[in-house]
Amino acid sequence: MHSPELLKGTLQTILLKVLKDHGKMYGYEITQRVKELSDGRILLTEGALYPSLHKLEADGHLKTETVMMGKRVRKYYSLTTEGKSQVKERVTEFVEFIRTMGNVLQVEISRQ
Amino acid sequence: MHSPELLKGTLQTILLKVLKDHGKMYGYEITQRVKELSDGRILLTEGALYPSLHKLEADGHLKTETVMMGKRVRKYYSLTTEGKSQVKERVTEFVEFIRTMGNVLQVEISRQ
DNA sequence: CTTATATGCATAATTCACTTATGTATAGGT
DNA sequence: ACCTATACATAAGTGAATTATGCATATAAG
Repeated sequence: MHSPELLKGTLQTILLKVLKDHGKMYGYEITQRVKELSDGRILLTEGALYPSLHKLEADGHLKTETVMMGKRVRKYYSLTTEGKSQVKERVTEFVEFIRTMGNVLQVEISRQ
Repeated sequence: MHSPELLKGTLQTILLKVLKDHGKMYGYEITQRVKELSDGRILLTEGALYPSLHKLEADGHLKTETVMMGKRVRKYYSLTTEGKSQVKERVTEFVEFIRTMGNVLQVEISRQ
């Protein structure tokens, strides 16, 4: 598990990008997908996830669709047009930040 | 300038690594060095810097030496033995975090 | 049959690293 | 005189997270 400190500020970027890559998803499904993609290193907690999804929706980046699965409620989230352009911005910003950090910390960063 | 959100959680790592690479330094000098290394993209504010240095000192990672430069006070910071091992841990942790984020965001990260 | 685990959403209280603002003081340029 | 740079420090406020709690269905285990 990664130090939660480092994760701060990256949650919205993760949510937007995962929704871009995997389309319509519901909250719990996102936590499982992120867990999988991160090899169990990033475990999203509900207390962080749901308020963050709500905020992205309130900001117009996401839209929702509530579906009844038998007696269970599922709330699907997907990107709005505005949200799609946000994904690019956020990911670009993150990559640039990492490059800067690479220079400051004098470390080589590459995929394993 | 990078979004300050992303910087959260990386400040102590930056301070420790810069002190490792450049030896004994004082607060203001660190801000200038980081500004330089980041091409002006990371501007440490005093309100973040000093409390963070104090905390690293309280935690035993840094030791200090106060020097009078004429009538001006300068407080030099350097790594303790314990601090040196911390640097490695923190930098390794950061690099691993970046790798994980690369997988989750599906982006290629490399030095430009 | 009741207990634990997984699925699924949500919000309130709290924490904590930061930002913003302020304070003190010396030095040098215009 | 005034502005900028140098140099430290702390207090108030913000905001995104953690932690804790609540509600509810489904399923497997013992």
